[in-house]
Amino acid sequence: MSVTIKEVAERAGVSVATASRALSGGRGVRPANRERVLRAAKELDYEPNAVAAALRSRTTNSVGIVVPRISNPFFATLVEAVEREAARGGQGLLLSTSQYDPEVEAGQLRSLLDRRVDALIAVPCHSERSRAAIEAAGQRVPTVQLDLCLDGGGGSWVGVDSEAGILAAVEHLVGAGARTLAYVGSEPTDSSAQARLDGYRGAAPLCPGATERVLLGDFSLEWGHRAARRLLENRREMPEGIVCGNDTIALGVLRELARNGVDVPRRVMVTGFDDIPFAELAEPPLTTVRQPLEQLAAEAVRTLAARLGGGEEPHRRVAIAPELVVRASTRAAPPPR
Amino acid sequence: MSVTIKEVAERAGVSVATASRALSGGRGVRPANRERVLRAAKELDYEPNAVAAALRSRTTNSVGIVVPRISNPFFATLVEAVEREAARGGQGLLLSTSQYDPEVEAGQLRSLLDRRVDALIAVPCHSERSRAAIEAAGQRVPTVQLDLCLDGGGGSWVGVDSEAGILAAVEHLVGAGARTLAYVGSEPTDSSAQARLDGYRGAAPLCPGATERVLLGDFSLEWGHRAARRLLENRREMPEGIVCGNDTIALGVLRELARNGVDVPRRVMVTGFDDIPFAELAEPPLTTVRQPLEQLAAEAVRTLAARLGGGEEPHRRVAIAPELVVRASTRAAPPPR
DNA sequence: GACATCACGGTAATCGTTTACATCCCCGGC
DNA sequence: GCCGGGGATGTAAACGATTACCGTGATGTC
Repeated sequence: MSVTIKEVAERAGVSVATASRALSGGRGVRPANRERVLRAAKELDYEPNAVAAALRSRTTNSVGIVVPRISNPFFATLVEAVEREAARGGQGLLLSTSQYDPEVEAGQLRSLLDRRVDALIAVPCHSERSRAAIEAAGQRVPTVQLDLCLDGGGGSWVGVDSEAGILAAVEHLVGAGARTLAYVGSEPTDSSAQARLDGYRGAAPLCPGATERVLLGDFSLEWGHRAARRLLENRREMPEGIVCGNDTIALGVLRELARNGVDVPRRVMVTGFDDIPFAELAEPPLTTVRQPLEQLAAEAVRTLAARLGGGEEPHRRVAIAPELVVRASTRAAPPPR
Repeated sequence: MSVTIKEVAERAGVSVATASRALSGGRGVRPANRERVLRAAKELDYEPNAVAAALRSRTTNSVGIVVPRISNPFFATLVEAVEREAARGGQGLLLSTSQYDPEVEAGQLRSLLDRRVDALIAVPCHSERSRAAIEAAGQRVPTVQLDLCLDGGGGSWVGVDSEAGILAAVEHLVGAGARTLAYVGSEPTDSSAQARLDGYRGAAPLCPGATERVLLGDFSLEWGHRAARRLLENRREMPEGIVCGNDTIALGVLRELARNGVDVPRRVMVTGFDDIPFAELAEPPLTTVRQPLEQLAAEAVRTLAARLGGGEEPHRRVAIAPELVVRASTRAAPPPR
């Protein structure tokens, strides 16, 4: 069927061992022979069989990744960054989605392990029920949790420093003149929601009374609508700044405020979190905390590389500081008096 | 290291051949033996080595996919659908991105072939310069072009019936009372842009003068802005319906119209194409032609399955009719006189 | 009762590489 | 002139499954 290394070796007049050595790295082969092997390979249009190589060398040069879903632009961008990073290192990427179901997730992890991926990247879809499968996987290959992490945190993790991000948003709002704040976020069902909420509470000292108005629902547009309506009930006491747990919520809030004729940013300022593509396209464009996705991906791959190469690397937990992107939904300067 | 089929066979008291047969399908094995093998496998927590199986059986149970990028929500959803469909059939998905570079694309295809994927799905990033690599791949494994296709069209293809989609939009606009139309789309640099433009021209008979205003740029928000400004130059002659080549353009158009105080849908109706997530969130929500992504993915996988199983299947070209989703950016009924 | 048939199970070849180990050769040091 | 060392090669044994092929015993048919 397809041409094998044996035929290349024959044509080059060397043994398969030499051919193999010449083709992979070329160390320990006399230049003349290496030359002949490479030429023969080219002439025969030799395509190495990665499966056979993987079997013998116990290395597939591929990493597996499992995310809740890809249609979520946040994960999509993350996967893309990981793919690029992996491709740069000659690694293939086996992609699976858990669809937010820990059972499915476990099955996918298992399947990836059967396929003998060299390493795993996982965004745990549940902070507790994902534990067993992910820890089991971690026993067999280097595994890093990305973005989300397991409760109580075992294993390596690469994510964003949510507290710092929320703190930056709060500082910005206060600096821009907001005297009262509210937080609209998600119930802390996963580690990110938890960290963002913690971040808000931690920033409370900057603004007296900030923790009094904390509305928790889920990360959806509808929840943004509902929460905004709640805040609108008492127009006079409406806060001057609303910190949202993510951009989707913020967009819902923005829209509900617009419907009720509330001037953003003059009457109320709004911030989001993530910087999804449409944050920029909202009316007004949304000030938000940008997830450093490229850096997350790069760091995740780097962490794996470290654990692959150097034997018993300790578990790493890396939190990357995000960046505040200021747009028209907040003011840069204090309001004129 | 990890437990092999040999140990399973030993524990079950049979030969590896029998163990293998029992584990995969179980045909030609006496129930009693099969039972014992399965039990032994479970007890030892046996994980089959998919790499070894792949080498011998010349089947990796995996398909490769290469798309221009995943951060584009359209491709993301497509990939997700393909992944689900593949997982359903026990197939793994090897993901690559071409980043719109035919060279990179060729490299990725080659790498996937080295990894011996059973089949390939590709969204050609260029209608001509992708040809060589994709056709070469098609020689080695079943390959289907998804969404976009090569110029002149060789090989299998699964995509959407763009002409029918645009036609539906035009019919809808005319039915809702638009007497003058314009088209804002992309230069036909790829097969979709071409087909959508063709669709618009083909629908022209429904609305006299429709083909006089055809503005071509690229599939971007900015182009939507610019095109809208062009149409606004002569306010009186502004068309009553604007058919856009995709949703991104349409969102740009909508925004520019809003800035200029043009009432949508009363003065102008606007349609998009794709139904990206934000079409629904636009102000007003965008009437658009929804890509049947699930169906596309399912059909693509089905096409591959057909070509995998049944020897010399002929090339298929499948165009799936999309569905018009009517929202507030158009009116359902003719305007009151 | 002899013989063809059939279901089942074992032996061993095979998939296409990598790599451990042996060999050979060349060179320098003594 | 001999020996030790090291670099380049070749030989052949892995890697862990699947599967071609053959033997065996049971069954059915005449």
